Amino acid sequence: MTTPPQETVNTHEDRYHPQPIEEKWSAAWQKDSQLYVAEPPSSAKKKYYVLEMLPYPSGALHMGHVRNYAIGDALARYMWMRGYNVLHPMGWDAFGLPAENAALKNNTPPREWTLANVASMKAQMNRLGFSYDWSTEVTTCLPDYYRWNQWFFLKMYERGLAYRKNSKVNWCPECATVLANEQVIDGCCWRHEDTKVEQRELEQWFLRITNYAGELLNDLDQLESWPEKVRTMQRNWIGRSEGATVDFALEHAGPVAEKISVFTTRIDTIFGATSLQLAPQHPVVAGLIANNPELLAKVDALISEQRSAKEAGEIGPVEKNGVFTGAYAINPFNEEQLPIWVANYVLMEYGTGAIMSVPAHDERDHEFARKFGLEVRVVVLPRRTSEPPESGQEEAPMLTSTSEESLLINSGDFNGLSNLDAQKKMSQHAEEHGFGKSAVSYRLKDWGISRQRYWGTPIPILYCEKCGVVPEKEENLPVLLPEDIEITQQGGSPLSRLPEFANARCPKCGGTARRETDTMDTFVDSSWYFYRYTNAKLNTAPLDRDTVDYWFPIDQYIGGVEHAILHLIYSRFWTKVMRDMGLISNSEPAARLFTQGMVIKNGAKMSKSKGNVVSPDDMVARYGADSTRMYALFAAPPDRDLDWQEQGVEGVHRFLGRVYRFFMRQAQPKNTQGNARLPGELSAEARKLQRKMHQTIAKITRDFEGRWHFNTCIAAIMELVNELYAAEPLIYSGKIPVQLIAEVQRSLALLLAPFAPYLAAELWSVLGETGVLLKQPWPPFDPALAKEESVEVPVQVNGKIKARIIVPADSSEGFTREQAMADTKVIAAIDGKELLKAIVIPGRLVNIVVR
RNA sequence: GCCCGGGUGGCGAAAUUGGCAGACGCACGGGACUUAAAAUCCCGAGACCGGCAACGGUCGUGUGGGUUCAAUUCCCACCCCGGGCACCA
Repeated sequence: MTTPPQETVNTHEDRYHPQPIEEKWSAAWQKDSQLYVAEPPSSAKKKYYVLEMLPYPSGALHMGHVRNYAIGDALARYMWMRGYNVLHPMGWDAFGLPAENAALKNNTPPREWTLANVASMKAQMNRLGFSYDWSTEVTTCLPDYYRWNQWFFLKMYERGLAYRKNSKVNWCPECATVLANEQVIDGCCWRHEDTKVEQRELEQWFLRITNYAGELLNDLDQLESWPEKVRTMQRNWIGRSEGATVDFALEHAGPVAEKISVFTTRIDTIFGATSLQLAPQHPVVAGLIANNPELLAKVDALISEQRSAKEAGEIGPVEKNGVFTGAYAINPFNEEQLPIWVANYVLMEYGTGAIMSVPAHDERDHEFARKFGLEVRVVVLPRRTSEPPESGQEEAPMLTSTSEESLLINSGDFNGLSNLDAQKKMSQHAEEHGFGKSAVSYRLKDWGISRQRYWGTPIPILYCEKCGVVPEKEENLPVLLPEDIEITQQGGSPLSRLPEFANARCPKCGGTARRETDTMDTFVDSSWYFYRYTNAKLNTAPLDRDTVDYWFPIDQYIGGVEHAILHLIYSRFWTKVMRDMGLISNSEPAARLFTQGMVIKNGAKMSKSKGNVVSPDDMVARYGADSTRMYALFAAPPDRDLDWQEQGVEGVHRFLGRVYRFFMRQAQPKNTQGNARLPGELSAEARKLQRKMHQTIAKITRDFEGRWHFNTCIAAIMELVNELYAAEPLIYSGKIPVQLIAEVQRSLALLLAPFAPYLAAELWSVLGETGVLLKQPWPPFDPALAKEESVEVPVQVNGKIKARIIVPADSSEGFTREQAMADTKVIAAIDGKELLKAIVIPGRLVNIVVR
């Protein structure tokens, strides 16, 4: 039996000081270069690839990073302890504009600035105790990596997936570069929320992501372990519409064109078309009005109106406007003459840039028709309506959804068909007669990757005076980004002002050529980095197929929901392209995706401008890494937003101190009596503690396997520790055997390992253990020992609790009912009333219904 | 306008299958230890009403209705907050 210590309260030495403990273990772990290194694919273990989104090396981690990585690290450590072969890599999304801005401000070369940031953020990560395998570290701004961006680009160029076109692009004056559509938010730059994006015409390189639109959409159905929210956002972004194209012949076929092709999802309403509407930029327009300067001016006005609306950041519908061209087209279904208009609400970028206007059944067409006095003709009637309204009436359009049962009228041979049948029959009819066919249109556009910036991957293309566009030869890769460059305030591509870079020889003919001086969008870098981790030092290829086949798909990808469309669509696209190139076998990068909530403070996202930024370094200095990480997991379930409250961190710190002090007082090290077998008979109090331990292990194990409610996992550990404190006095009286305390302590150290790895390691060594916690088996639990022996069952009378009875946990329904009915309070409550029924849920509750 | 989330004590939250609403923690109150404070340990606590008290009663998960012996949980309608998309034919 142990003697009670003289001082049961804490001595000075008992105090929990995380700094020395964490620094000691951090140093030890960093010295062990093999600690977090995964085994090769030949390993007999099952593989597990856990990945967190790589950060941009801005200079310092923020709390969002800490939360993201705390989740991933807990999972990685758990999977290790479960005996998996875990790949847990980290890298740096190291190209990008901030490096150039910093260069301008501090006169530091971008590379130097970036790599210094990498070093300090890596130190922060190591101080926080994240279990990354640095042997596979990827830094995207280094030639070892970006040469493969160039290599992929050349392969895509060969396959027709990379092409160049003159196009209207989104231009951010602040960044002085082009933005992808995905980077324009509410008409403003994604990096400069107050800067309106302008439209400019430039020669740009594009990747043909639209070739994969259908597959990107369909495969979302297989990604069952991705958040529904992300899948929905991607679906909306891809924006598939099923319909048909129909060709309308021009009444007077001119030199410009003979017909106008329109896209419609409602071919069933084609007899209701009373005009054609063209986008102002539609190529036919210029020909139609070429000899009418007045109309030309009006169309120009429409275009500049559109542009200024977009530049003003106006989203959504604006006042409808249009111009009649004076020309007519023939509706191929009824030979009717339709006036051809140019309208501001028709988008050149979508469908064919031309529509048939059906004012009776489309809100926008209706608004336009009313403004300009065009005919409104009803051709589809919902089943619920009996009488067709009169033609030309001024009411609101009869919007009928395709799913609604409705019938065609005023539609010639197609009268009486339901709209769904009509859609099929009319598309067929059009196809048979050669003036149309069913078609699918997507909202998704090709990915513009050219950036007029310095700090990015050079696009490996040359422009030869004789040969035109010539790709760089594969053996000449990488096209190195020159590093002795002066960054200036001037807009445009800095590389174009560097003759030694821009002036080159044509790889084909050896003649004078100009090198492409734009660089690639940095989202190219992050589209495939997770493949590189599997063999980061390979210098003959971007990846090794067998190794990738072993590790992929990623078992768990974790990151912020802000990447739901940008990064996560590009990554899926890149994966499919790589598969089609025969480089990999998988069609999707990640089997499971988890998007954690934002870290907010005082109800708002942390930002410098709001002055509510909490620095991780500060938290680590004050409370330690364990407390900081554990609070990030404890304060809210990981998928929800987390409001950072420093007092909460303090609370977690207090809890860890409570654990630490218990071990300091009561440690039952290995090779002492604490290690002996438990006595056969346990007191009720000892059973209670033992039961709590098994319940806690069971709960946490289940959560890691599914729900990931780490907040309640940590709460469960706290409950176990509270139970230990309650049991402590009973150690001295012998009611609780020290062998049991030893068992609980071992489990506790193991359970803490994913959440507070430093303290867990310290406690493990206090127990006289020398092995690395990561390699210890996760503690097992015995369901029989976790089971309660007796339970308190509330007894309700008409739904109000009147008594509580204690019965053995496995009591039958009959026994529970008997016990309930025998309770004096229950007898009093039902006295003199008619018993209607009694519902008994064994082990849960009894409800007696009386009248 | 359309599509996702969410709404529970003073605060962060819990309730895994329709079965005791508020676990765990913060803040708060009380006690122990201390010359004192900090730290620590123990106890209390949803709101309201009655009672010196043990205790008893009523209300309570955004609002209104419904199903059920029983609803934070299921159904219908609505309100508010956050996010995404938005003239996509």
